Amino acid sequence: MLISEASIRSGLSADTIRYYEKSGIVPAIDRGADGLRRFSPENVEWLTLLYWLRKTGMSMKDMQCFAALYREGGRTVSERKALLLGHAETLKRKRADLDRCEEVLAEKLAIYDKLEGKHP
Amino acid sequence: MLISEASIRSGLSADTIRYYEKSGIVPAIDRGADGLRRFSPENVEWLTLLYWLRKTGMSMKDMQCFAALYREGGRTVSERKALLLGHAETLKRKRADLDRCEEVLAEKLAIYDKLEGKHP
DNA sequence: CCCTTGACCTGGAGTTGCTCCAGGGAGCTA
DNA sequence: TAGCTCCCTGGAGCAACTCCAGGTCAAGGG
Repeated sequence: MLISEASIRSGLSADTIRYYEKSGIVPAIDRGADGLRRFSPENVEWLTLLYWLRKTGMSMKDMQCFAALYREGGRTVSERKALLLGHAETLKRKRADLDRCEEVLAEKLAIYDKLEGKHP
Repeated sequence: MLISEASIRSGLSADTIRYYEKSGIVPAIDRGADGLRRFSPENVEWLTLLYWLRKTGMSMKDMQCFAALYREGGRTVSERKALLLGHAETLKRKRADLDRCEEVLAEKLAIYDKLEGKHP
C-alpha cells in the first residue's frame, strides 16, 4: 500500500513516516518501479507501535534503540521486553501526573465557582 | 524568595521560569535592589499551576490566553473556568491514550513471552 | 582589603520532533 | 494535451525548552 494508506492505518502523518525512515527507526521501505514506497502489513504494524510509543512520550532515541534491537533479530527479545516494560512504568508515572493535575484543576475550579457565586 | 527556590517549589526550571516571564505567561516578577527576581507565594502558586498544565500538554498559546484572562481580573472567571474544563477533557483523552498504549504493550509483551519460551 | 565562590542576570545559539513548502515527476482521464 | 492527484526530495520553520558565554553583585576566607 502507498504512504497515504499507511498513514491512515498507523496514525502517523506521511511526513512523520518519511522522517522516521530517514532517522532509521523504520526500516527502508520497499519501492515500486515508480519509486513510490510500498508498505507491507508488517511495516504498518511497526508504524502503529511507534505511533503509540511516541504518543505516550517515548523519545526518538529510545525508539531508535528499540529499532536497532529489532533489526538484530530474535537474540534481543529479552532486551526489547525490558524496554517495553520500562515504558509501561512511564505510563504509570504519566497516569499519576494526570491524577495530580486533575486534583489541581478541581481545586482551581472550586475557587472559581465561589467567585462566580459572589459576582454572578 | 529567589528563582532557585521558586524553581524547586514550582517544579519548573529557572530557565523555564525566565522564558515564561519573557513570553508573558508569568507576570513581570518584582526585582530587589540587586536586580534579582523576588517571587511571592502567589507567583509560586501561579508557576505551579502552569507546571501542571504544561506537564499535561497544554500549549503555550493556551497558557498565554489563560494568563491574559487572569490579568483582566474577576470579570473573566467564567472564561477561565471554561478553559480549565476544556483541559480536564484533554486529560480524559490522554488517559484513554495511556490505556490503549498499555493494551498494545501487553500484546507485544505476550508475543515476546512466547518467543522467549521457544528460544530460552 | 582583596580574591574567590556562588547565585543570579541577559542575549543568543542549539536541540527535539515534527510540519510545511517549493520544485519536480508519473500516471490517469477528459 | 492539459489538468488533477498522488508521490518524491531537500530544506526551512516552529514549539518549547535547554544550555552557554560573558558579566554583575554580595558574602566569606586569608
